[in-house]
Amino acid sequence: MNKTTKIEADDATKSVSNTQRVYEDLRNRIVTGTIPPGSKLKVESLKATLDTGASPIREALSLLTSDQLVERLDQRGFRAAEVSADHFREILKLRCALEEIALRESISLAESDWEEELVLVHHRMVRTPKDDPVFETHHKAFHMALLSACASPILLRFCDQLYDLNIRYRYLAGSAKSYPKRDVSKEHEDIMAAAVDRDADAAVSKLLQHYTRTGQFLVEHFES
Amino acid sequence: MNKTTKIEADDATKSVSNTQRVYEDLRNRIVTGTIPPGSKLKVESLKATLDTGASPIREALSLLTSDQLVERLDQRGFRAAEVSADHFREILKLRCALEEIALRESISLAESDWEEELVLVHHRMVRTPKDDPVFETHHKAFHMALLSACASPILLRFCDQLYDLNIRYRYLAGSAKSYPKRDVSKEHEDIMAAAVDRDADAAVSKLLQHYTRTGQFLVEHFES
DNA sequence: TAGCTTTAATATATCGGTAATACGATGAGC
DNA sequence: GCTCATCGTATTACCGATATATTAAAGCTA
Repeated sequence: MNKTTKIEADDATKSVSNTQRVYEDLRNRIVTGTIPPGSKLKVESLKATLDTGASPIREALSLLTSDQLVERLDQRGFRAAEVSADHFREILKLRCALEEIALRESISLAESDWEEELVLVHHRMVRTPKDDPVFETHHKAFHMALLSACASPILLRFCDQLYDLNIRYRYLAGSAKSYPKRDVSKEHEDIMAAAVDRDADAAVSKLLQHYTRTGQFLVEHFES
Repeated sequence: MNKTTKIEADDATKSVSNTQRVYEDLRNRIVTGTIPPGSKLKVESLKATLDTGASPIREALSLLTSDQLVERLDQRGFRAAEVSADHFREILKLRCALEEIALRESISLAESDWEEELVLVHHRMVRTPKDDPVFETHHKAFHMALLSACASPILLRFCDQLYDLNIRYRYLAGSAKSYPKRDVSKEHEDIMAAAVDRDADAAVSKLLQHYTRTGQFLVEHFES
């Protein structure tokens, strides 16, 4: 039986494993809040929604478990991870600590191609309207590019994970929420400028401030 | 990383999910080097070895992927993660950085029950002969107990993961390797003493020295 | 003989079905 | 009226089988 008789628009998806597709899809839904925190993830229902068998779904859910986006309840299936103000504070704090390490190392090892890449992704981000869904993609790319010269893939993975955990709270707070009295673009520019100048102290300071400001805002929201 | 506080009752084996059992088993084999780095993990073969179906095995392998102990090759199955001197250095470095954060926070938040638990697990470790296989369990418990008062479960999880990645190299270097000119027990005692005294600086310094010494030894081994 | 194509063999990714287990509603017992 | 046991239903975890993809080997042109 042709599992994928449906010739997807462009068959780019075709070569990718089913598990991978489901993983990314679910991940996206959880991060953006389409699947709300705490909701049960029933394999049976997902089979219909995602149009695939139970195996890829279970596998994808296992992967998400390690990303802390899904919780596995022994013998009782899976559910989307819960959220709380405390949990958010933890993520924020840890993120600041790890990104400081990564950023310092990144700057100290930076070569010119890192710098060029950084400018490039920044440009892409600036060029994209904030309400465009791909803005988030570019935003993440920008923040990861800052760290990318850091020679520790494991650390980068941790940062990536924390980024997603963090951004989930942003989505949950509602994208409508804008940050008054702030010029986020300016903050990004300043961070980039300091990084390009190889001024680690300044870059770190600005980066952490950037996170803390956003964080402050979200903590208040989730406190209620 | 362990499914956190799994109450190891004797009859637990039966009630625990098959996936969990396979996960722990495989994890153990990879960490101890029974399954050598880079070796192919064929689902078909494992089915026989572990006496179970393909689903639990695939699921367990997915979980291990997130622990960085297994690599997934798109459409080409799984294999045990490769090792290298560089990789080890990365782990060591990151471990020092993260454990420093965790230990400082742990000490600053420590209550008397933390202290008691620490003394207890230390005692268990001391009491166990170094060549006893359970020594490693106690050794890990000791190191994790040091950090356990830290209020960040995510950070603890990272440390746990790094511990296992690190210890894998110890096993691979051969347990026969002993560290000349060192009194490891003394090192443990000193670390514990400093922690109990709530002397964070001393504890951190001794802990990192402890890791670096062992690390130095292993780097040399893997350099060749 | 080198290079390319086809074929065969091996292993992976996935599906459908089944037994076991947990949850919830119902009703007996106190 | 409330608690607890029981039964039916909803789900999960799992296995066997199938379809697909990758690799290796053999067969064919120039």
